This record gives sequence, structure tokens and C-alpha cells, in this order.
Amino acid sequence: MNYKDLADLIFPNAKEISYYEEKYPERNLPEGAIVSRFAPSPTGFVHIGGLYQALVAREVTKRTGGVFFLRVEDTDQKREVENGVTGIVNSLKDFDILPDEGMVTETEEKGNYGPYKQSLRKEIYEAYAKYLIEQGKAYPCFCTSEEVEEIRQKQEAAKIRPGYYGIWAKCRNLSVEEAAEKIKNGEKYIIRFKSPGREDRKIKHHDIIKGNVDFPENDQDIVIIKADGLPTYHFAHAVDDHLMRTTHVIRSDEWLSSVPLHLQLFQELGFKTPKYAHISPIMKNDNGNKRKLSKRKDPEAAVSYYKEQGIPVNAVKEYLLNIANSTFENWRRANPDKDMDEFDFQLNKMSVSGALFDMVKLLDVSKTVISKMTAEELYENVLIWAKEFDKELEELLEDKEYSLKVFGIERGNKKPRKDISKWSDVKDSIIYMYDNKFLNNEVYYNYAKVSDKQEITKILNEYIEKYFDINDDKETWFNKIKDLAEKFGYAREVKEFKADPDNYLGHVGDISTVLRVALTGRQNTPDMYEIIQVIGKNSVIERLEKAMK
RNA sequence: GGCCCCUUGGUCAAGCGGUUAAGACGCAGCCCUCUCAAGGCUGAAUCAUGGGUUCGAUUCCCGUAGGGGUCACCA
Repeated sequence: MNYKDLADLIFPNAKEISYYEEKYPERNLPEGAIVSRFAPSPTGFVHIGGLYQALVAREVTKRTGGVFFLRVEDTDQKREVENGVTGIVNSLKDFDILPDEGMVTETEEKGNYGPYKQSLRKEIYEAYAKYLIEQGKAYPCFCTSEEVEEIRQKQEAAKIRPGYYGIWAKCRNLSVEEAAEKIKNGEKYIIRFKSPGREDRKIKHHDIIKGNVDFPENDQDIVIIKADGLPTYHFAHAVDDHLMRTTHVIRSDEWLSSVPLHLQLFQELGFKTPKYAHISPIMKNDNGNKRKLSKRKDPEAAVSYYKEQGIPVNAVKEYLLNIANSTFENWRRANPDKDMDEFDFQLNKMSVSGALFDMVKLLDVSKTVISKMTAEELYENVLIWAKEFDKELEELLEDKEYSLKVFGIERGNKKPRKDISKWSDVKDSIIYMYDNKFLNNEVYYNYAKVSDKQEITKILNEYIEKYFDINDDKETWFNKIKDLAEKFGYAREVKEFKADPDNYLGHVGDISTVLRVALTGRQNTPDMYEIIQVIGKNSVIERLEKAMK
């Protein structure tokens, strides 16, 4: 009996690996094209760090004319969540990070290198596991988890490196006859990789992001096929990324220390090794300690959070790109209107250490992104958000024509207004523009400098009777405000007032504040002339009368 | 604990043996201005630490400290 017989006994029906090698040929792509992927577990949840990885992979593959695919890593049945794939597919869709291949719904996929769901690839892993057994590079292990645990405890007690390796790997030296015998007796087993490595030897590895890294060789006989017949991550990674012809493995840096193992696996399987780029995690400052953004503790860890808050997709992406390549923001300033995909993204320029997530900066990026939108774009975006998250806002927006005028205030010019950083800010910033809200609700008028009710009434009356004309152009309108100011003993210009404060009760700004508060209920608003033009003559009069009551 | 990685202002960071150590966010002040947002200008603020190497170290080497990762039949 030899290895081949043992392999046949274990996997009698597995195909030759040549079948798969032919079925999934090298990709025919332009020189330098990068093939990469996003490979999450189907938990339905997408972490901001996952989105970050996906974005980076999407950018480099797009830029090089390569392929980006979505592979679902569902080899851990305990982690299975209902509709877990859908949640991921939808999140990617929300952020317009669209895979060229891979899962497109819970069960459907596109592309020629599938299946893209690991649980559907069982026979493929078996073929390669069988191949390794035939070569004497893998073996069945009959140790129970209790036995493995026992070994670990002994090792700990003796203060030596834990694990299934060397003399501790009890099943590695079983003869094929012994192994076959146990199998025939119905003993349970798993498949382990027979590591050719030695812990006292170093390997050198170059990671695209982390640079040169030295490790001891792997000597652990890790499990490749579990008791449930499915592969472990390590084995699936090697087989899948080889067969899917991945050129660049872009993944979280928690995998960095597995690189020696993965390299060994590729080598023993006879695969060409991909390039690796290990991305540093996005961190959070937690009482002075840096830690990874946590799904449980930090709402902003979930990509759904940004959707709920109404932070535009492009703002999140630009912020992330900013963390990924800090030269992005310089590029953006030089190219304010270009699509972010035109940015020459460089994997090797990514930071080696993890960045602290900065919500303030994100909102600043967002503010700029939003300021560049047209009134129409803004309206559409806000409407979509409002439909899901804010009914009252949705109602306000029902009058589209009017709403477009509201959103058009100080927008679409060279220096657009920059005061909205997320959709959830919008309602508060526009609600007073709607008569049915403003006129029908109680308003708390908080006038600033001029606070005497009688004086205010006199000013407003005077304005309605002698100065207000909806047809005035801006200059005329403002000159009238100055006239009004003068009439009540306020300086026409702020400068005049500052030069000689004792000579005036105040300045034109104080008078326009009276008008502003009366018209809007607020001391701070966008340009008052534009507001008046949008709400219209009748509304102006009604609002001023309401204020005088 | 073993192994691996990291350390430039409050934050993101350029830098790659000689620099007045960029830029952005944030902060402060001023300007502009009918208010606010924005914009313009100015400012405060950084090379973790100790040794080397060198004519010269933020940059190269070693140690220390601090931070992070990893050590599963989870990914």
C-alpha cells in the first residue's frame, strides 16, 4: 500500500487536479493587470475596514485593467447567517464598489472562475487534498480535539511552543497501512498538511505594504480539511486564489503572520505564489488606547451607519482613499472635479500602521463633496435618504419645484455654500423655508442686539410699509435695508459704526438681524435676499406679521 | 510569554543622510462680510527614548519603552 492507495481510500471520487487546472486557465489580461478580490464571511455585516479593503482592491484592479471579484468564505457553518451574502452584495452596491465576478445575489454569481462560494467548492478542495496525500504532503490525523488539547497543555507546562508539529504530530508518522486500518475501522479523522518547514530557519518575504518581513518557517501541520469535510481558511485561500488566478492578495494585516504557512502551501501545491498586500486596520481611540474599530462597541464600524447618517457614499470613499494614500487630498485639491477613479492609486504607498478613524475629517470631506452637488443632485440624494429615515423631511420635499429653489440658495456658483455634511443635517437647515411648517408652528424669536418688542415691531412695520418690494434687485434691496437702519439710528455701514460707535445705536447688521429673525426664527441663515426671493412676497408679509403678534 | 510589525504636531501624514521638517482636518487670531457656513491670511503644535555609525542623523544599525497583530477542526 502506498500514498496513492491511501488517497484513493480517503477521496475515492475526487477528480485529478489537472481537470481544474484546465478548467480555470490563466487569465488573458493586459500586462500588469491586477486580479484581486474581496473575500468576506457571509455574516451580512460589512465592517468599515472591509469596505476599505474592497475599495482598495477595486481601485487597483480597475486602474490596471484587471479583475475584482467577490468570493464568499462560508466554510465555517457556525458563522452562517441568513441572507448573509445579500447584505454584503448590497453594501458593496451602496458604495458603488462593483465586482467584475463573483456573487451577485444570495445564490447567483457571474464569472468563469466559480463557484465563488466556498461551500460549493468542496470537491475542488478534495481533489487538491487528495493530490497532497498522494504526494505524501498531507495525511489523515485521528487525534480527537481532546487529544490535541492535551498536547497543548503538555507543551504549555513544559514552556515550549504549542502546536501540532515535529514530534508532537503523532499522526504524521503513521504508516499508510496503519492509517488505512483506522479508516476502515471507522475512526474519525481530519486531513493535515505535512509541513516541510523548520522553525529554526528564516524566510524572507516582501509584502507590498509592509515591506520586507522575516519570519521563521512554518512547521505546523495545520488542518486543511476539517471534520465537516470543508477546508480551513488557509487551504481554501491557496486553492481558490490559485484557481481564480488572483495576482494580488489584498487583505487585513491580521493575516500577516500566516504568510509563512501560506507560502509553504502554495509551494507544496505547486502553485505560483501571489503578491501579498496586508492592510493595516482602521483604529479608534478608546480612552487613550488604540484599538480596532469594533463591531460591537462602535456604531461607525458598520458601513450601514454611514447610510443611516446620510453621509454620501463618495464622501466615505474619498475619506477612505485619503487614509489609504494621503497624497489623494493634494490630488483632489488640484483636480476638484475629476472622478476619484482617475487618481493614481498606489498600493505600496499605503500606511504601514493603522490610522485612527477621524469622523470630524470625514464630515469635512463630506461637506465639500456635498457642496459640489447641483440642487437637483442634492434633492435626489436627500429624498432617497428621507424616504428611508425621515418621514417629515420626505413630506417637506414633496413640493419638488419649491425644494429645488431652497436647495439652490447659494449653490451652483463658483463658491457654493458649504454647510451640510450629512443628509441628517438637511431638515434642520431648511425647515423654516417651508410656510406650512413655519407659519403653523410656534416660533421662538430670539433677537440679538435689538430686543425691545416695540422697537422691533416699529422696524418691521416700517419695513413692510415703506421698504419691502419683492421685485427689487439685490443691491436695491440692501440699500433699502441701509436706509431703514439709518432711519432708526443705526449706521449704514459696519465700518462707520466701528469708527464712531457712540454716534449710533448699532449698525445695519443689527437691523438685518431683526428682519432675519422675524423671517426665519434664526439669527444665522444663508443670504437673506435669496431667502426672500424663494419664499416670495406673501410669505414675507405673513412671516413679518406673525413676528409682530 | 514566543514570533512578527509599527512609532513625525491632538488626528491623517509628506519625508527616504544636509529641508526654515510639506500639506490637510481640528484649534486660536485677523481679514472679508447684513448673520452663519465658506473663503483669504497668520499663528500655536511633531521627529517616543538611550546608545552607536557618520563631518552631519527624523532618515542607517542596536537596545529600551509604548502600541498593534498572531499563536483553533474561526475566518
